[in-house]
Amino acid sequence: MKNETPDCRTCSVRDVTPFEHCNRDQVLEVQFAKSCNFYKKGQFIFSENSLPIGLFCISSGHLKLVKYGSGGKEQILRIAKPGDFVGFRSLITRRRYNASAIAVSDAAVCLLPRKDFQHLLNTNHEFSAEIMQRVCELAEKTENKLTDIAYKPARGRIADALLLLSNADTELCQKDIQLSREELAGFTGTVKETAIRILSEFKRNNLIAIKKRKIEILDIGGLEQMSNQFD
Amino acid sequence: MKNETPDCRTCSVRDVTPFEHCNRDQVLEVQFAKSCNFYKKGQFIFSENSLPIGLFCISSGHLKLVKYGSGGKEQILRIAKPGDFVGFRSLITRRRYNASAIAVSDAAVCLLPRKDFQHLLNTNHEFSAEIMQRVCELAEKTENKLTDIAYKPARGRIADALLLLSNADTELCQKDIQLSREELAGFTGTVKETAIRILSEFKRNNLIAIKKRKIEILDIGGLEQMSNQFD
DNA sequence: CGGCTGATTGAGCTATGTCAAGGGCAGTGG
DNA sequence: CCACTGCCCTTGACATAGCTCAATCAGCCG
Repeated sequence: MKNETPDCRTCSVRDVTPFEHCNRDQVLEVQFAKSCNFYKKGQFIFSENSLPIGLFCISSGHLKLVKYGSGGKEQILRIAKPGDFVGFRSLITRRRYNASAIAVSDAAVCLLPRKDFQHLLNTNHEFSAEIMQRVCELAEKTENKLTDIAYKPARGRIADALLLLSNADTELCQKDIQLSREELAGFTGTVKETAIRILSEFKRNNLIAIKKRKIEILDIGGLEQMSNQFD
Repeated sequence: MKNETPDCRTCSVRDVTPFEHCNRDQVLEVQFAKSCNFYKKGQFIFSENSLPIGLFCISSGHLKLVKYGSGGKEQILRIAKPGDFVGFRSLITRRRYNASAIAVSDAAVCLLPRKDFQHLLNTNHEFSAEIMQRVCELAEKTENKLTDIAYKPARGRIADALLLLSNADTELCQKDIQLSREELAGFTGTVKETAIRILSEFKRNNLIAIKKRKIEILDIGGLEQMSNQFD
């Protein structure tokens, strides 16, 4: 990956962000208002309970959005991919960050300061409608995940996670987001050991293969069955 | 409760809804576009997977928003109170309802048709900003609840629920929303029997009293301690 | 080679779910 | 007014998924 600071005017992810609704002048404004940072795997982009400073737009790499639950266990709320916006919701609620954002791979992330974001929100209706739409979609996903964690057994949740993480975002992602076993556990609301045991079981049943810690999906249908056998 | 159809112009909950940002003419438009229905406890306002038809504004009573998880268990995502809007998010995402809304007490609910809602959203910036704010706040709450369900033990979640349901909305709610034990379980992501056992335990420890199935909180501090002892 | 980090496996425990049997209260109908 | 019925609530006994703790293993890097 080249460490070139992205330019909004030519940025390849712009088309999949709400910025697609910006006209030439607005893109220019964003380009000059924003700054860009490069994060190594594991670095924090922002932390739960600190004050929001602006909108983060992921140019490359992936972030995990996490909260820490009982016993300091890390709950991964979602994985954000290139083109996703993070950290702006707290600007709208005018509260501190509700979660932390951490790079799960090396990532380039641009920061549009609060005022510029809010200006756009107030003046560009298409943009704000797009933001609204995304917030709503995300809220639905979170509700679905909540219900799964509440009542679906871990086996099904792990199967879901594997399917989601592998095929989800074929457009911009390199296919496999490399999460550690512990992260996979945090993503599915369980603990490392349980996640590992279930993976081993999937391997025994030829649903997946594991090469050098990396998980490869062999039987999508089988995993889907795993996911649904508890409905 | 009188079964009088509410009039937006004089409706007592208007001030706590996003309609507060509507001018006199807009309120009038809403008043003439809307219809009102009265629901008995247990009746559906709308159902998961059906097509959204408009914005529901709760005039009186409470609704539960539920999804059905593995084994048909009912997960209560949240309780909506007078002044809350429900069912509009699916208009924005242009999908089917992600959850069902059911009256937990007798309720009066007004329906503003899709087009009128969208017109307001497009033309009244303050209104749409208020909607955005609420969606974002709700999303945060859902994320918090997700993390709790994932890693906080049932005891803590029940304590949280009791605190939330009792004091939450002192403004407009009569203090106690009467949920059945099964509903309390659905709200906290557990099953009826577990909820009951934990309640009995709380009673033994004088954290709560139970009179005729109704739960009365005796020791707020004690419950808060229950909630936090697992961090 | 030694030390490190993450993955894996085992053994045991516990919280929580399941199944089954009362118990109490409210409403209904005689 | 009382018996009947049905709906919750409650409790007990039991099963088990998933958590904890601890030991070992497999790459990887200096």
